[in-house]
Amino acid sequence: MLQAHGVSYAWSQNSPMYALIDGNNFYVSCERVFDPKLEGRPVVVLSNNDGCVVARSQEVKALGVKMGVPWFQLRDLAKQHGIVAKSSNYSLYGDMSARMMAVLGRYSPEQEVYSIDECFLGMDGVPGGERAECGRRIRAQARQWLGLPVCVGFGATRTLAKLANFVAKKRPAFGGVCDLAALPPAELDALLDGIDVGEVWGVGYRGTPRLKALGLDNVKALRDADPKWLRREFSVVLERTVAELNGTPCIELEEEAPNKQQIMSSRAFGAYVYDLAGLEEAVATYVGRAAEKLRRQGSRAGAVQVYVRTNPFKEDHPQYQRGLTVPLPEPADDTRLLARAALACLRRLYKPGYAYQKAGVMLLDLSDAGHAQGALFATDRGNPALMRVMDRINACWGRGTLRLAAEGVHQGWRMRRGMMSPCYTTRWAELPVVR
DNA sequence: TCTGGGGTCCTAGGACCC
DNA sequence: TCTGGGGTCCTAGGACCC
Repeated sequence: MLQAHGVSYAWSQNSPMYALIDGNNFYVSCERVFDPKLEGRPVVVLSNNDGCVVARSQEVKALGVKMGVPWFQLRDLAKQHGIVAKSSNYSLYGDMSARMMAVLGRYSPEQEVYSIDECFLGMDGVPGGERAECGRRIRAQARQWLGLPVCVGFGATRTLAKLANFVAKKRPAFGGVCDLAALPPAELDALLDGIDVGEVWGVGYRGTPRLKALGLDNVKALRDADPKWLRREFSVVLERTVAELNGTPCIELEEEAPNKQQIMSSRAFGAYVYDLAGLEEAVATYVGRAAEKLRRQGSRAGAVQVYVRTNPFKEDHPQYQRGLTVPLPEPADDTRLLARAALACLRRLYKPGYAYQKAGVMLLDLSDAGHAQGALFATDRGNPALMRVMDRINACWGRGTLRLAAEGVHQGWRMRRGMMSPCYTTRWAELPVVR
């Protein structure tokens, strides 16, 4: 919409329209592309340290396995049904994601990559009569070019496009493509009446029971509820969601991912760490990761936070958890300066006698590297040239090729990934071989 | 034996100011 | 009896997302 002299000019004859495309069981589908034996079998992908289930194939969902279940609790069921487990391979999924986004991006000049497995496309220019066919072409092309199954949903707002995608995925009659904007009102009402309110984007597991207690148990009921009342009872966030369900866009497409406001790197250990030396190695390593992300987006950090904790699931073990934030004398992006601050933090936090299970580093108070406010008195400003060289070497030869000595060599706390597939698309040595 | 990682936004409440 | 009123800024925590 163009605003001039208080008059609005519509530059497009078409009302706003969005598509949401996402990969079905994305991580599992990526594994299947390179290992067709997994096709038709129950497959799960596990979180770091092979901890819990983060992706499930259709066959696993049918067995009633929920998202986030610890893998060790599934051992019996897995044996019984021959469930195949894979450690998560983010190099593979990240690369497949980039390829998928490139293919999907061909269908619109406006694309917002929303997560590793889904993106929104601006669809204003596509006439209503052609949308469903467009969705079918997208599906066919993702399948043929990438080997990935995707579903496509169309709606007048992002919330409606998400909902349409849900319908495309769950209702076989739609054949993987759903255009909510094309449904006659009576059919739309009937459809929304049959969808649980908890499926709406932005209604979480806390909100769902509260809404149901008030009689709003399906999407139609929520759409037709009084927005002002909802705002009072719940929040402005839910009020916006309801406006979106009614076709009023409240959330714009964000094509350029804005810079992060905080950067975190944290990980549970592969084995408990008891001594300060082990924690120091881990924290130095996490700082290295976070600082790399920081420099990639051209920011500097004004403060560093470090936290450590024991295993909260071991209730009979002594528990300890603490975090500490320290401001830096002036914003920095040099790994060595950040590590110095983080390690000083850690030494204040550390208490002997505990089995530490996780540590994390957060970079806060980020500012643009080009507009840094200098400190009044001279401080160590680090060495930008050295950081550039380090980042380039690591980009070329792999993460950690050049790193701080403080990160250690042995790294006994490194995470476990016992069932990882090869990095088929990102490492020459691991290319798939065709016989 | 064994339970992920990385973000954003909003709100309430406290500290502090005049 | 009765102890102001209004504003800003910061932080912690909750809720949500994938």
